[in-house]
Amino acid sequence: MSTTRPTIRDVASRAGMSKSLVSLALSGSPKVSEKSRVRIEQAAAELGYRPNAAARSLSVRRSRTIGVLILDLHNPVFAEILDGVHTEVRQHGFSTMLVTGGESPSLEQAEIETLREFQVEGLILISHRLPTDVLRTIAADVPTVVVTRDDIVAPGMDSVSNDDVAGAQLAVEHLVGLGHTRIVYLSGGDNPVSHLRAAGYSAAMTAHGLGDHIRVVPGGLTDATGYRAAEAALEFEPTALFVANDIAAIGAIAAVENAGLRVPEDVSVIGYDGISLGALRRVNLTTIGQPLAELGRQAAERILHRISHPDTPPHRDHLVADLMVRGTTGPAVIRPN
Amino acid sequence: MSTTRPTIRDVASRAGMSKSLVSLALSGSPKVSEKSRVRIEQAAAELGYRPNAAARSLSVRRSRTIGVLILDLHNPVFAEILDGVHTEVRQHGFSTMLVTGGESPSLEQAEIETLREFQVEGLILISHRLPTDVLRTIAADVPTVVVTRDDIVAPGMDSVSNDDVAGAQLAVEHLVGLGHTRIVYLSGGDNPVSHLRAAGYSAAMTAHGLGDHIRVVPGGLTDATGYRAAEAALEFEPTALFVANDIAAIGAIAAVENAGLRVPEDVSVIGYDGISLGALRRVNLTTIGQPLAELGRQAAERILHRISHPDTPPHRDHLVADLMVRGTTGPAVIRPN
DNA sequence: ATCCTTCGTTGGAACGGTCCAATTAGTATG
DNA sequence: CATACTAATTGGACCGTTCCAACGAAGGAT
Repeated sequence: MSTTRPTIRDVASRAGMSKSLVSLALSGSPKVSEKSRVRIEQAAAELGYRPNAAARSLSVRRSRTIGVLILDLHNPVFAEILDGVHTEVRQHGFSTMLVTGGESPSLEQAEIETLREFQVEGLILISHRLPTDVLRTIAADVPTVVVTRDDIVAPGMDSVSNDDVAGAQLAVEHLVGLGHTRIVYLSGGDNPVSHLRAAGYSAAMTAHGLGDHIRVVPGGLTDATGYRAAEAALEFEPTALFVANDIAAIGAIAAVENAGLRVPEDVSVIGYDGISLGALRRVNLTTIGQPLAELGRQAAERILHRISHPDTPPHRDHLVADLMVRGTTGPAVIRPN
Repeated sequence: MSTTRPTIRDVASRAGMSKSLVSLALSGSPKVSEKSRVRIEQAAAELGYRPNAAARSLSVRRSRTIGVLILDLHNPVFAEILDGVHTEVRQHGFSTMLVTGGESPSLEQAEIETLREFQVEGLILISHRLPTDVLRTIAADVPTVVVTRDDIVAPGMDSVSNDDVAGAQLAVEHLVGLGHTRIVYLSGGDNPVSHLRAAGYSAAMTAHGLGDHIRVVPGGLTDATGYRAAEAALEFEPTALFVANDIAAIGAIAAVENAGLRVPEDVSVIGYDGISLGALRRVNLTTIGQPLAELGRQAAERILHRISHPDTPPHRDHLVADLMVRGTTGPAVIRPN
């Protein structure tokens, strides 16, 4: 539709001035006379002129766009992080271009390639599965910040994450404080975040003299895997389950209840992440809450800084996670062994 | 970082051929000799050449990008729709640029403005709050499709949504089939979708001779508003609640349980949307499931079609929603009135 | 009147691609 | 061996901006 959009030259000829002056006026330069400025603005409005971002980007060699890769939109964790990114980035006059990694790591790389063709000035990777060397080469020529992971540092790259070890310790301490000793960790599978949480669990257990009670059951980060892991965990007759993330924790609760036990009366369950759905009254999940939007906001802040100061040394930001006590944890009951 | 990226001319000089030939070769033209092609590809690889999307877009006057406006990333409904959009769009070699409407309608307009500066070839609006006239003028010069709403038709615009009236009827029929008569509708507030669902509810009630039992309680689309609406609804001593959406339904269940009643033994609850979190075993919500990803996929299909055939008359697609029976609905019990 | 300044304005050269018309190389035909 | 084609290659214009160097007009100072 629409016969070819008006360009800056159209505006110029309508206003009876040169295109250069139009450009100046529209970018708010002080060296344009008041009279010309209103003439130009009026002409632009009449024509419905809208600058062409591609042309500008080509000319100034800046896109004012940052690329965001998100692993999986379904996990509310990522959506909330993204929200933080958006608001911060927008405030600085940047736009975002979002792609989802989806199925395979190779697809992730292809998506990043696309972002780079669009000349994004920086990259925010919200959870990703790129091989380290690929990540390094990417970071070497476009400012990059990785969110939720801090296992890789390289030139040109920052990370923003919560301290998973400390968070896991918080969870264990909460349970210990309630009198629990038979605390089982349902792992989230083979990924860096999950390993860190496991480490925090083990450390805290040991610190409280519960080294002998350490039990790690392999699981995953989904409802179904949490369910299955919990079933397996019940073998140990735990009084509490610490689950790698909230979604899996919700699955775990279902398994506990299906086994005829009540939460939290018989078994306490604590998750990790602090997704907003855990706050739903029906769910009411005790968890370790990450400041998700804040994570996103800081990631945006970092990338913006790195864009204007490319030689900043790599930086790792750690935000603290909070214990959010809700309804799925309670005092341990003494059960016959 | 990185001293100025290599351009097509750099590749050309390295391969010892003209930039035109490089362009041809890289776009896979058949009129390039095999020998030149490999020379060029090698030179490009050595330099790490990556085409500049802005330059190309300027030159060919096509961005191969479509803009997506999403009201609120937190609502899982939208995330799932977006997923469908992404996969379809990607398959056709298009990219997406995502913005979130966020707080105010005026911000929504500003975001759309940004998308248009980037020369998006089409616009997908996943739930929006734009005034009708604004929407019309937008659709008049860029292909647009609106998802989840079908209340506006205008030239240059399509809509893809589910049939909310029919879906609501499905819900009522399910409950009637279980023997319920005192079925209360918890509305989702003052928006088109919610009104349609109310209409379907009323129609179905009347059709089953339950016109006298029609009760609509004002509510909203969030957990908290669902909770409050359910509290109010209990006044009517309902045996079943039909709630405007899933999130509110989850809130409603909490209210019912807090009032000392059990779901579904005392009160059945059915939601609407079919978000994946309703499938979590802990939640296990009976609902009317919209084919969310499919909604997104079709929206993408429509926009792609309209981009290549701008004069297609406006089209409304209605997908059918399915009853998904899970654990929150059951047979009505006869209670003393 | 002449020379400086300052202010406002302007033409034109980028930016990095695509693509068309023109040119050259290569091959087959008579 | 000239001729006619076809295949392969190339220069240059163009897409819509920005920005720089240059320019004219209008004062102000000498």
